[in-house]
Amino acid sequence: MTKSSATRKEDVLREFRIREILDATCRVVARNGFQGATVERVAEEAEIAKGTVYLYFQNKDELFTAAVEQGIQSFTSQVREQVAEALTPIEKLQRLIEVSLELSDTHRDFFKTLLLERNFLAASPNHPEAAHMLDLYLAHIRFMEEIIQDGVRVGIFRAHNVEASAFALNEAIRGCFQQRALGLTARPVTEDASILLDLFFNGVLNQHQNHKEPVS
Amino acid sequence: MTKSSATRKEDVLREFRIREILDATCRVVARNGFQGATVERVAEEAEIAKGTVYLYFQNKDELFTAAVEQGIQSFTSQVREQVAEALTPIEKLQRLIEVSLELSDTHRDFFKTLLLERNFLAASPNHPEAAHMLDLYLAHIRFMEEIIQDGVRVGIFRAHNVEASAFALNEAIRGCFQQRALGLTARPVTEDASILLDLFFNGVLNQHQNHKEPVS
Amino acid sequence: MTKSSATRKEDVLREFRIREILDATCRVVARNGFQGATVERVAEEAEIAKGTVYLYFQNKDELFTAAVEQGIQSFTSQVREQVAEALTPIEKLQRLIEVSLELSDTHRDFFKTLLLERNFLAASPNHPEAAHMLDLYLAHIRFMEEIIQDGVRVGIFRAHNVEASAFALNEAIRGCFQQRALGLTARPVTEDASILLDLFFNGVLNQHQNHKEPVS
Amino acid sequence: MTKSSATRKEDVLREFRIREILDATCRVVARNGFQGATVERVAEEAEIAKGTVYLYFQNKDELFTAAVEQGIQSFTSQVREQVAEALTPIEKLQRLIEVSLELSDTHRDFFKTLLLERNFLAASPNHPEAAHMLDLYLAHIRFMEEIIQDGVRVGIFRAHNVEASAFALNEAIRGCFQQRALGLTARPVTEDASILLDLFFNGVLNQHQNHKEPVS
DNA sequence: CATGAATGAGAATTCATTCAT
DNA sequence: CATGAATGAATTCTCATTCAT
Repeated sequence: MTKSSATRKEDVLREFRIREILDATCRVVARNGFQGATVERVAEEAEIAKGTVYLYFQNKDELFTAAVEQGIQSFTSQVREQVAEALTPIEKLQRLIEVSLELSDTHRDFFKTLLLERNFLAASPNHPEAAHMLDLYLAHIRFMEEIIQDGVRVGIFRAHNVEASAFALNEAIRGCFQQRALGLTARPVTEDASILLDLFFNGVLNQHQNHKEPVS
Repeated sequence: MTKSSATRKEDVLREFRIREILDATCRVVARNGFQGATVERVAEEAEIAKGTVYLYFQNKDELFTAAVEQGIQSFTSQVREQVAEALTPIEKLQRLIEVSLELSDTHRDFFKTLLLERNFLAASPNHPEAAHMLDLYLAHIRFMEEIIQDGVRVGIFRAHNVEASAFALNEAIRGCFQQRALGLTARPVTEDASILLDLFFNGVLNQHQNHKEPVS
Repeated sequence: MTKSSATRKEDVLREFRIREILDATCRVVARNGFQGATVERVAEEAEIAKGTVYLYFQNKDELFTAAVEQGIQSFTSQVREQVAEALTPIEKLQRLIEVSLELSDTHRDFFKTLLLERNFLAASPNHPEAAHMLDLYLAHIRFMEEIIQDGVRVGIFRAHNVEASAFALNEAIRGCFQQRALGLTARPVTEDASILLDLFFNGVLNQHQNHKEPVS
Repeated sequence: MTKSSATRKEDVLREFRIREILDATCRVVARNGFQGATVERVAEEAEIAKGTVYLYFQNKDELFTAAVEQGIQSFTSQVREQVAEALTPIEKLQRLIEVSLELSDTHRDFFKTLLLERNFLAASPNHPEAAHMLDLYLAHIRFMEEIIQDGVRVGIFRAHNVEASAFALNEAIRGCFQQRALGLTARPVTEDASILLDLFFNGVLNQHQNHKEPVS
């Protein structure tokens, strides 16, 4: 039992170190972009030696992949938490959009780099870690999908290709954040959120005209 | 006249070389990503010497910026051309989405890299060329904006924040292409296009329910 | 205390490494001239890796500037030391000339390059390091100036533009070394020294004739 | 005879071209230093194609060597011309110093580069052209030597190692120009010249004291 | 475990030289 | 002869990775 506890203590320490390094990585990426982020700078930021990084990560790629993964994971889990408090699908989506934009604003620099320079999915097609990152991305999409599906089930949303709308909504949110990050708009988050939501809910067609036919 | 013709011949040759190098650059980027794209590899791909690249481009940055710019420009101009043939705003948007997805499919590898690894806008905020690239991007958005605005004027589309919907549509298209590029869907382009269009036109709300109030 | 000693040990090591690299640089310059002196060759000569050089010097320029500075500084300080032992201005100058020529003979190759290829002052007028090198040079001139000035004060030397004579003497010594370095003379150092001294002291005019008037 | 005349005409043209290129080289060196002087820039300055340079010079080294040689030759021949007009050795030396400083001032930039960055003798010890340059240098020294020797013969100058004094004087002049080029003095040329001459003629010893003994 | 000096492969860039037109 | 586009060897500098302490 002592041994097990000792092991656990070490594990905790290890986890702690890893977290510290990953956070440092995020800060460095936020400051220098992926291009300018070197192992040296990460070590400096984490206030450890360069070699120590290699005690916790096999190589640079693994380090940065892990950092991005952590970033995405923290983002998605925070979104989920906040959304869980909402009751109806509509409220959930509203909350989801708002939280997404808010979070992005909070960790703006890291997300800005992540979204604008987003080499995280393309890193290398043959890269095994890329698959995991894709999973995280898809899980988030699927989370949105389920909310929308619920809406359809309840009858608030019409029947439609839910997967596609989830994708579209996700990208629209991303685009909105990009707009904000590039300084192309100064609207408050809630306004951006309600614009997005209105668009997603009602589309752009004038209601009096029923222009469904030519589309499908 | 001989001189003028000679000059023109040289200019043509120069343009041709530049085009060749840019095309080679696109192929290299498509194959290796921006990370793995070196001047050496570009030269190899173009079957010229490394130094020759520097006869046509000041430095690596200029080369890659030019390649991306050419990629975007060729994309947007082709989209415009195709869209010009359509008459009504609805047809125009339909055409725009279809052509966007088709073109992306054609030059898939380059666009895949461009969109997934899109460091082109983030390169450096103080970078003068980044501004130009942003202009190209915004011009395309504005092009879409105008189509939508026309629709509003004609009464087909309802009054709404047109800039935001243009952004959202553009990103939704991008997201859709991303889905395709990552192999997450095998739907034919036209189907994807019509799904997007339907979503953009009608939103997801069930028509019988008029859920506008809680949104605004 | 252990820490302080440890720090000192590292500092000593660092100083030692820097010295080693600078010495290697001098040898490479002596062998290949400034033109042919590459960082690669310096690293080879110092038996370290190319990258290691950059741990101690920001860039090539700094490395070579430091090497030249060290060369000049070691030269001038050795001259000063030796001269300090002499008492009268005359003896001091005698010693200065002798030591200058002797030292140059010792580190002949490096000095040969330094003096013949002397791009060290011309490097770049706006270069901040060039200014420091100029300072070293001028300090040496001023040192000679003071000796001569002392002679004037004591009444051994006549009143005259002391700065100019210091410059002239310094250059005459340099010229003398150049003669030796180019193999144009095989006289022993002391003989060269006494010739120079005689010239500097007495000029070339025949004493019976007082030909001062047409000069001034 | 027609053939011979044709040949001569071509030769003249050839000489003319060579002169043009050498002059361009001097201007480029004056502007950019030896480091920054590329064949490209020389060709531009001469308003010819880069390849054309290689029709008249085997390689870069030969070109720059020839340019420096021309510079020295033009300098020494102009000095000789001016000195020839003077009658007595004293007047000759006076003229020589003045003209040397004046010429240097006129072509200041080129000479500044030549003298400060003077890699011309060190270029390469095994270089065959370096020997020729050395010859030019020595011829100039010898020219001065002869003037001084004349003075000795006439009885104006005392018997002494004339070669050494010629060297010393030459270097003192060079040092003086260096002082001027580096902006360390703003004295008019004639004043610098008379200071140098006074020093060279009378030395620094106070005449009342006859301090010859300790020297020899 | 932690360190950080050392390494050296690799990347960008320059420029003397060649050669087809 | 003249050209200047093309070449590629050579050079500077960076940075991921290793390893002796």
